[in-house]
Amino acid sequence: MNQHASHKPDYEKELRRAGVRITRPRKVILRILTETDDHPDAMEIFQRASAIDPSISLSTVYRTMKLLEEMGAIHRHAFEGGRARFEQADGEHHDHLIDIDTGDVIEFHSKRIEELQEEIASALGYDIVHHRLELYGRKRKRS
Amino acid sequence: MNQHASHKPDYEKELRRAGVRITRPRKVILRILTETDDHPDAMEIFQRASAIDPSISLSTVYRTMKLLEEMGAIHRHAFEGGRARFEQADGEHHDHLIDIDTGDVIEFHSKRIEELQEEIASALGYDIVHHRLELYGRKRKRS
DNA sequence: CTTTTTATTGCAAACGATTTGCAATTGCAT
DNA sequence: ATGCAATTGCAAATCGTTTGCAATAAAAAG
Repeated sequence: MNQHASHKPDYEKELRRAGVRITRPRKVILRILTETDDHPDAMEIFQRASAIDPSISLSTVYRTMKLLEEMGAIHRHAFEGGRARFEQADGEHHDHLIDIDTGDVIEFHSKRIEELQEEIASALGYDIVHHRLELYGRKRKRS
Repeated sequence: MNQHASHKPDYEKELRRAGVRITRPRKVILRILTETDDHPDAMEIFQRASAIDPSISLSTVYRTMKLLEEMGAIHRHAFEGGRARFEQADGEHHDHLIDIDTGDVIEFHSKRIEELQEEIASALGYDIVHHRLELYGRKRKRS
């Protein structure tokens, strides 16, 4: 249901091409990102990184996330509730269903909804630059 | 398509019923809200209020917005870009198209999209508690 | 492999939006 | 009018995130 056969992106190569240095902290953070398939926030990444190398600072996590975001390697999501959450930018576009009890994120995509969005914007005289569709829900109890 | 003939809500009556005092600052803020048909943020409300009564504080604006939100009289939206924006909660549910150049907000509603959202959540085993659909766009140039 | 250059780091302080503690004020019921 | 709890303004605190700066460490040069 969620094992994405995503050809794990070679962040290091991308970074090198972007002309930035492959430092120890960055290596650790990149490793965490490639090994992760949830949507961690900066603090979670920081904690996972600290477990590997306690000298890594939260600032560096933020700086690295910003860097990767600008390179287009990751996406930043401002779901409800404080912290921004990140995900690898490998796959195609999708929207999110957030479990309001656990914070779990499920990705989904609806071509039909996207079409309808386009129609609506168009009817209002607009071109969509980007959009945000988030469903906040609770796991159904009885089937 | 979107001209809401909103029967302007009597906030004062609602507040009184909720057992809170009708103070001078609150009167001013309520007046601003009823006279407004855009989606102002706290700072804008504060500035408009200051023009009427310079002694009103930003804290009071925030406190009043929170109060009204808890009463269900207004909705708070966390669109992109810092500040939360508010709108009267009179009409029926709608989503938003935000003009990324001007910040203008256009309300729209699509029964079809809502149905599709339900289908998706349902297929994933979830009940939707609430959702967020925001289109960020730019006014189309050539018709 | 040492030196040089310059990006990157950790830290603490700054940030912007919002909330809060507190003492002074004010609605409003008596 | 009187009394008291609700409300205010202010300043300080909060939370997530960003930033200035001096110290450090990649990678380039020799």
